[in-house]
Amino acid sequence: MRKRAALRQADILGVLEASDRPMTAYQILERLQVTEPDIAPPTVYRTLAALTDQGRAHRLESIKAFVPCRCSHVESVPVLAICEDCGSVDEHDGSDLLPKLTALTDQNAFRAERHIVEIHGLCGTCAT
Amino acid sequence: MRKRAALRQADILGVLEASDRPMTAYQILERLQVTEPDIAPPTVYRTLAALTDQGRAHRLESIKAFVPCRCSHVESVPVLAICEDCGSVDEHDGSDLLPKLTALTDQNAFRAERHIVEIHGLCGTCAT
DNA sequence: AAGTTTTATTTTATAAAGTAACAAAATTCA
DNA sequence: TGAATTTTGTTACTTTATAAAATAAAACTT
Repeated sequence: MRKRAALRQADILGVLEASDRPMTAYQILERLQVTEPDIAPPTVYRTLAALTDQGRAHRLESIKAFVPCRCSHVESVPVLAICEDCGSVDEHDGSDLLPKLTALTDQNAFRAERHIVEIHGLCGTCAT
Repeated sequence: MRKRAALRQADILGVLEASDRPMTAYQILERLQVTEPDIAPPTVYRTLAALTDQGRAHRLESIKAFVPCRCSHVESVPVLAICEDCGSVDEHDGSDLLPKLTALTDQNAFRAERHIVEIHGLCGTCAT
């Protein structure tokens, strides 16, 4: 990996970790531009792609935003619980969903490569 | 429900059903504009929102596209298996994932309202 | 180490996806 | 019918994401 790539990744992961809410690519961009005004969207997207590929961050597909991975980075099935009220996200390891997920697609000989599991609802605090 | 809304919904569902691939909102729009040139994005998005609310269509969050529901329309957990090679999508009823999904978020008193489960991989035909 | 090739990164520009806000039309119901 | 309500259409725009060309960095070669 190139040095600069690694630095950018650490940078962006730091931004994500410093936030208690998921951030969109453009929110991250804005944040980075405070210190480096010349950064453009492709830089952010490329770096986020690297981070998600490595499992160091997750993209919340249903809300187009990103969170740092707070689990082991090697979960086979990350489960992201999104609060629709306050916007907070909790991450869980859904590895033991795998047998049932596999059973569902097995008859079709589907070969799974990546699982996306997101739950929308209300977090403990907001539900009460 | 208003008559025109019902017609539009049937219209768009028909377009989706006639396709063997998921369609983006703008692909649907283009298709509709063949016969009704004045239709604009909000019409399509509004109608798609109604259809997905009713469970008559699903939005594939990870690829920003839509498919008609080919299950019962009342599945608690639709599971969509997306082939990364040919783009085909198979729908399964993942209702029996529910206990384990619930167990994951229970300790946090999270109240789930909607589950999103998508699997990326290779379909039987493309995997061989 | 200098020059050459390869690969990665930045820049520019634009494409694609989605929505806010208001205007017009249809529907409801007194 | 006609005033109130809701739905639909229109315009314009915002947000999200990426293609492609230009530039810079790293790696290789001798």
